Amino acid sequence: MTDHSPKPPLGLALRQAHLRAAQVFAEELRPLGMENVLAGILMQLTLRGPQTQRQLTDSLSSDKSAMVRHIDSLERQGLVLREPHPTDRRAHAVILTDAGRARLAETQAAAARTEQRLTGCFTPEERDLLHDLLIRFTRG
Amino acid sequence: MTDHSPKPPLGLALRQAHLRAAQVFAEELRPLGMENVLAGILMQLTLRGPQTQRQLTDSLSSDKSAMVRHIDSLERQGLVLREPHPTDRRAHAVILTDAGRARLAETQAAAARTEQRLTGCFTPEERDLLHDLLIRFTRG
DNA sequence: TATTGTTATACTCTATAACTATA
DNA sequence: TATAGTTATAGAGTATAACAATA
Repeated sequence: MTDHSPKPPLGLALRQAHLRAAQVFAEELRPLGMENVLAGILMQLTLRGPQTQRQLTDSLSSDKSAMVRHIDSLERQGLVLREPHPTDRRAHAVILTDAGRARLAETQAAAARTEQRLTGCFTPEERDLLHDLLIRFTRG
Repeated sequence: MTDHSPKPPLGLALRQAHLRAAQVFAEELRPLGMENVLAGILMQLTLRGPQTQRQLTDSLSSDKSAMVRHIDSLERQGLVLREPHPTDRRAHAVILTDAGRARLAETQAAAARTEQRLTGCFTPEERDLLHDLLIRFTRG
């Protein structure tokens, strides 16, 4: 006999988990005067080195018009620079400044505290399992 | 020795998984002329029976001003009704109409197709495991 | 022709605050 | 005093389209 019991909607669980993660991260960033999206951009720049706005848009699942404003904001704060791209004159290479690297260190500490608060009730294995399931889920 | 390898940010994985789930659900709902949030409200009303707007706001992690507009929209479509609450004259009991129940059947079919598309690469055990981890994650 | 970055527009969501009628 | 629903507003995100420079 087939299972006809109503399964809880996975989408709602994902929405609520993501909301909670974003809330906790925002709390940890608030003392730094930092925002979630901008922190995400700084972390991507460190993980992957200088990126075009297009690459940032893709890796963060953001939007190219939004990215213009985000990079504007980071540039006004002196955390990144738009440099000419070495091979593509249409594109900008977004790079971290020294101030950006300093801010990033604090940001990474905030991210670490966030992960600890969020997965404090998990074993390391469970934490990795959740991550792997999410990756497979996203790839489809 | 401690593991100092840079762990991928769980928040980003959650964001992308949620975005994908919402996209697939929106695709399945589009032929019905239905939207994700409104579908979520109909499903909550079936799962839990008549609800106040406050209860819907809480269970869907939404916002009370947004909920006013959502219920307005569902009411204009004839899918729900605001009835007087039996014991609290401040509150509305939001109930499904017959048209709402009909629409809900299609919506649930769309939700089932969504889950299948999203977790098609998972065993049922993995699917339940992901859900349980997300619930524990959200509760903290 | 297609793409990168930019700008602009419209629409939605969020956050906030007031307001009413109740509790 | 506090809460449920409503309304209004400002800020941010999203979606769309256009445009210039370049590929």
